[in-house]
Amino acid sequence: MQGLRAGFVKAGSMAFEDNQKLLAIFEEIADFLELQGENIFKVKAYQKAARGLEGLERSVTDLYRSGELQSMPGFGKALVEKVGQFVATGQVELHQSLKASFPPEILHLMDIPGLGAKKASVLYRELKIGSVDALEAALRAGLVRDLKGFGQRTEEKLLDGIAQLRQGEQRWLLGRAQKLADHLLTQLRALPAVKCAEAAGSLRRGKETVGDLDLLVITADAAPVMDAFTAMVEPAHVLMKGPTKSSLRWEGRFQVDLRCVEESSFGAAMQYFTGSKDHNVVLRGRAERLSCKLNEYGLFDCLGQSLAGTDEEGIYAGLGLPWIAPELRESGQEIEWAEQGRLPIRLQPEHLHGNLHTHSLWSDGEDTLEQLAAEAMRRGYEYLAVTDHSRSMVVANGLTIERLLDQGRQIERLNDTFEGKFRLLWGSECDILGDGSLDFPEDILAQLDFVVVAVHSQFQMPPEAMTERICKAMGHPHVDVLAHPSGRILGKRAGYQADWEAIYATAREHNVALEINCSTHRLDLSDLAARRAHDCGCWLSLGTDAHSLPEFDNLHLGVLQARRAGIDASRLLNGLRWEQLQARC
DNA sequence: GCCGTTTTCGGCCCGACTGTTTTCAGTCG
Repeated sequence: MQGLRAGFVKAGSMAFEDNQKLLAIFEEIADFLELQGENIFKVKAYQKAARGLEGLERSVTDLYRSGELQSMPGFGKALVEKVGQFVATGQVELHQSLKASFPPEILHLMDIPGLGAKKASVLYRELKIGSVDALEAALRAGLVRDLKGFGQRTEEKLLDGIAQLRQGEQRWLLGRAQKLADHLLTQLRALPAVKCAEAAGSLRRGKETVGDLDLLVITADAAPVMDAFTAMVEPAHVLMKGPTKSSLRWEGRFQVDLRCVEESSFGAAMQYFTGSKDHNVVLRGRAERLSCKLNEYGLFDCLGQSLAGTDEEGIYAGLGLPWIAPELRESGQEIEWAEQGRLPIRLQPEHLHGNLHTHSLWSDGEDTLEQLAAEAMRRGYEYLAVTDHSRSMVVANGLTIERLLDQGRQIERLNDTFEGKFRLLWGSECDILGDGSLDFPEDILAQLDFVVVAVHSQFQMPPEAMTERICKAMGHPHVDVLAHPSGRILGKRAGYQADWEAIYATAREHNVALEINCSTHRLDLSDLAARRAHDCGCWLSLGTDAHSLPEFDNLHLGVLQARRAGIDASRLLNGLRWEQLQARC
């Protein structure tokens, strides 16, 4: 196979595993220290270091050995030394000794909503409670309510919290959370007292999964808004209700927070509650250096005079920055980009001229070719690739060669009726077989307008074999896109193990675009991976993977993902006009 | 434990809400 050099498979996936292991260790150290009543800023130092490891593309081991770790924010002498212990032994001494001095399950106590380190510490000290089960037993035996600082309401809340925990605390997929947000905002906007209602938080930042909803409302009369909001669920699911802030649990599980603010501070509140935490920390530090104060009510000078607050643009302008799109507000690095005038152009749906991954009735989709074309034209697209499954995907009614050729003839006839105003691309989502060969022979693939290749089987291969398999497939001359590259299913299946640096390099070498699959269950590549692929010189492609017409809407999830990765239309296949795409593929 | 245009010590975001208190501690975001 051309382009696959012997021995080039590095331990790319191992880097991720190492970082994740150390991240978990630092998080546990933070929890143990907090439980011990340590200085909270020491605790935060470990939490910050863990967050730093989260988004790291390179192995912490490499960074330590090359001496680059010392220059990473949050890694001072003591933490670098602990990383050194981890690199040498796979463990951290402090972590081992802390673990040895507490019951093994004690940290789970702090997973219970409403139970923090202080109360957990009291429970352990006074009643020797070291697990969720032990706490439940003590609560039911009435032993907890007599402790100082605890009472009957706390007892009820903790029992409720344990039930929540057992039910399985989960994050919602972005697509699902957006639908709930739309529903709630529509109801809130219909209230006479509400002037404006918007969602903030990780939903607004376009994160692939959302832990809770943060809704903001402008009103001069919050009481009826809070009444209406808390009446949306049963009383038992109202977590709190105050004059400006209320929380409830939707479907008994998903937390929704509502805050009422005045118009003069709406921009500040949107900025504050959109986050991320790291982004806001950097902004507040910046405000401080300018002798200002930034909070959810506005930007204030040293005399407490308001400088901005009505809109977000004013807040950023007051800090000497251009407005930063919510999708970029994650690491703090985006602030450097803003300072240097290097913010990426924010991708807009209208920058896209087509949909490059769809399914029709010919395989497992729900719509005819005519319906797909009509929907694409209605949305103003210039082209649409029909990429039905190949013959190995028997469960998805994959096309045989004969049926594929029949489909091609029908597409040709349809294209004649569009008089050049629109183009259906005859494509395939062709399976990458176990040995890296493709599911259709070369002479068939050569006839197609657009070839998407994907792994749908044997996910558990060793990383080296999987890397070789995917790289070999991309080396085939007619391949245009690698679909859902990592194979992950959010909340259900991790992606397969492979050397991603090698895959990006091969994609670039063979001019194969990597997909950002827009399915709410996939969003694959992830934002970080898409950014890395982009930085490696790869092209990307947004594919809805739509199996029905409403799923065309998922393109906007891909737009958010691309924005988070800082990718604009200039490196997206869908950003090309039809003539440009035709010339490239 | 980190960090520095207030720089090697002394800060480190802070406001809203709840529950247990009787003025405040804990939790959360």
